[in-house]
Amino acid sequence: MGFGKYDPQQIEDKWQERWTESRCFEVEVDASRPKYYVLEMFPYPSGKIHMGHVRNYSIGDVVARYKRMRGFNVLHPMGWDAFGLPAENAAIKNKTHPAAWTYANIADMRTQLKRLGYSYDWRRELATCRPEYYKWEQQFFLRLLEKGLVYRKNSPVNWCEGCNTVLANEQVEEGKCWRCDGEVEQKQLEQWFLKITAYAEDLIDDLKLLDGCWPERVITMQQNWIGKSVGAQLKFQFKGADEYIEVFTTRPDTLCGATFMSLAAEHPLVEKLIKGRPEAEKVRAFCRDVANMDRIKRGAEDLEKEGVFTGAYCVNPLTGRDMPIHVANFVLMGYGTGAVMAVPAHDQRDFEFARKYDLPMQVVIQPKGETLDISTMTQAYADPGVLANSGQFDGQDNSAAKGAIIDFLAQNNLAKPTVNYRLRDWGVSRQRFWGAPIPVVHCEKCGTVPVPDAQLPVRLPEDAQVREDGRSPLPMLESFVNTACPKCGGPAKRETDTMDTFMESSWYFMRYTSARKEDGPFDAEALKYWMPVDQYIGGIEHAILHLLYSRFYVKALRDCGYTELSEPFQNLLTQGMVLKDGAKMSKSKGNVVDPNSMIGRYGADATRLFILFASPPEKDLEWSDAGIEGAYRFLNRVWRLAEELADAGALKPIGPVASLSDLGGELAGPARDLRRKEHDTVRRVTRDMENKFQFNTVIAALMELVNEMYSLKDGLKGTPQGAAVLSSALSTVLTLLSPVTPHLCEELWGCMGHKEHLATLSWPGYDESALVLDEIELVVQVNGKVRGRLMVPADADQEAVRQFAMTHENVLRNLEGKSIRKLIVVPGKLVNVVAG
RNA sequence: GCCGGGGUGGCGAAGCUGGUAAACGCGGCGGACUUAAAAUCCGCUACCGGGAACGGUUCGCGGGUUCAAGUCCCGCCCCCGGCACCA
Repeated sequence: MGFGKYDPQQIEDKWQERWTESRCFEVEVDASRPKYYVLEMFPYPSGKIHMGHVRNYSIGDVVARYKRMRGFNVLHPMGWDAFGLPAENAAIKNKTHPAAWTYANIADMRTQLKRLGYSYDWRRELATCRPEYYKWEQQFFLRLLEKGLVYRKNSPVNWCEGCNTVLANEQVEEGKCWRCDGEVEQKQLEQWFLKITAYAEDLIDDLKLLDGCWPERVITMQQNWIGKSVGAQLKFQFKGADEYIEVFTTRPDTLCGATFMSLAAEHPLVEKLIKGRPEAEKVRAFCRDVANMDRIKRGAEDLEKEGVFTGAYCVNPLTGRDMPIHVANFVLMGYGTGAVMAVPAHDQRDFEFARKYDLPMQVVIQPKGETLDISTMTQAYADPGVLANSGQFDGQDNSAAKGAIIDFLAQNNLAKPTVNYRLRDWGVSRQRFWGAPIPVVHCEKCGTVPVPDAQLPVRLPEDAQVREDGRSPLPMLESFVNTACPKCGGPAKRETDTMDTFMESSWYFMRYTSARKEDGPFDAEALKYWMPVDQYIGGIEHAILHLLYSRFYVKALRDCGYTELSEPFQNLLTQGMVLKDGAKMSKSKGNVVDPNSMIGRYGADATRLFILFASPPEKDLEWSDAGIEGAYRFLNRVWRLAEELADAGALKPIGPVASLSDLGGELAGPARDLRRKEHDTVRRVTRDMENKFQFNTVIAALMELVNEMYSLKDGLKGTPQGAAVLSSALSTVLTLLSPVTPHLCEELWGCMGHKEHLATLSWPGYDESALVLDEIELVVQVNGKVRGRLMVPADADQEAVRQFAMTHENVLRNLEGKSIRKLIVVPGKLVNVVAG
């Protein structure tokens, strides 16, 4: 007899085949059933899956399998984020084509994912580099263009020399390229932008809908990134001219303290102001220096505040005083209007600047119970207070004065309430080849003309030869560039920039709902049924990038009539990194653990088990070779347990949490103990599954049950009732463990004589009455310290508990010479004797 | 500076509504089996003292509330992440 050695490879191949044959993970819209859409961030097809993928997809697979067992119609798809720079680099290196490299990688990675036994509906697989996919993206681009949400403008942009392309603001991290880590420079270029700023308020506001469903830190990061600030736009008249300069301020209450004006070096009015003045040359030189500084140095916190007087003045609309106009190196052209009213007494930057250049200062906010004196101040006072030196507004609370001053100035059209955002529009054109072509042509006569829908997709020429220098071959590719203007029919040139790859990942989750549809991007019914994604899972590195773009994109598509949805991802789980020796795995550190070799050695089940057991999903996980050994050992333990029961003739086709009647009546002793543990395990595992997907404690609970079975099996396997109880417990182990290690569980489940697949079984419930204990361990404390434990009847009342406690020798010893003041009884748990 | 997360054995970690701190795993130690080793099974393992019974100490630090605090409140230290001259 015997099952033979636990052979993961053989079992895993077998069950992967069976699942495919039975098509049990393929789903369709079914309005009669509740749906659940679980999605993991799709991978870039780099060629190899890494442990981060394994973790991400294992978490997702447990969720999918669990929800399926809970009766949900579960959509769980997989695909490929297939456009991107590495394909071009690889193509140059290996003298191949990006498409060939990408498709080969997809094939490899698909095989690797299949080896891990993930329960995907593979029919929905998509690759974003296929024209059938990006055709719709081009269509969206045109709709957004029509709506005015896409525009083209010549502006300074982030240029990465390493990648030979521009980057969006979100893709620059500490002055470096998010992908290649190369220095990012500023360049003036004609670029396509998506008007994400039009949705700034929506994006902030709808974060409320995600409260409690998304990790707080992701929500805060998005809030920070969007950077909303409420204030007013104020107009200052130039001295001796009927012209005005506008500033944005969050502190209109401090207007009377505004003693000078600071402009950004790039401010268009600078040249106008200095024209013909003696200061002109000096100011120009200063502006040139500032503008030529690199981004990082200019943005540095410790940059010395410097400036230069333009010779011009404007007038404070409340005080009527002259305000000298300066150019200052810390004023940014990109925020607000590029001009700042300087209130040195109440703004630290202005304070430092004024002290340095000996400019006038005026206190206009006095804190309660204190009087500030400008001559003794060592820093600006930016906190709340009461207005002073502000004429008719004196004595008002500063928060109330904000509105009052805006209202007052608004009468003369000198102020209006304004909200400013830090968020900038999303630059989406890339000077790269391996991306979706932007569907417009440039005609000498008609200008920029959108490609008509009927001509979509604008195909990326897959036969184009990549260039050695890494630059896009498209501009030189005449067969691509030269075309006819859709409007006038005359000769025209195609746009050769391609779209940012984040454009593809901003809607793929919607395409999965009808991935094969040919006559439109989405099937309306499927989209409505499946969306939103109920549980999205991925790395924290996309807290801003992908997650912000997707939120925006869905709102924009909503406003184009494609969907009614506002938020794509109902719940978000950001999994922690997989570390080795305390550091992120990387080739350069030489600490990479290859999932394939782990699967080869221990099997997919053990790999999944370890990665889910070692740490809760959100936390970083330290890879441990000894740890995966332990996981493998546990699976062997389960295997041998089943084998031993089979050999003893004690393995019965009894389902999980069998009823007492199925077990042949009332139980006593070890049989009852085991059944209690079994039911309690169902309780704990279900609770931990539901509560934040705490798979590590789910697995720990199942290990405990298996340990209990080991210690009780010898006394139980000899009797029919004992065998039944053991079999029920084993069924429970296999059922509850099946989302984690599905292959092994299916195999042993079959060995038990069960007919249906575990994958399609329902999640078990537990019987409250099975948890009842006759006796409990009573902990006795004296003054809060544990002094004894004893077994007492579970239903003992207060008085009985007191009596029992007083029989305990050690308790009595600790009470010697003391009188009992109070007795606190926590039913079923402990008693605390307060004595003194 | 602002915001968010975290600090528990030798290690990864548990700890529910305030009620036995350290479940589960790794590592270590001891035993059984074996000619031997591996594998497996059983036991011990927070720290200090003690042969043991038992006692003391312990959840970053210091206070507080409470019969009782890892858990609640106040102050502080350290680590990780995000934003940062944003007017």
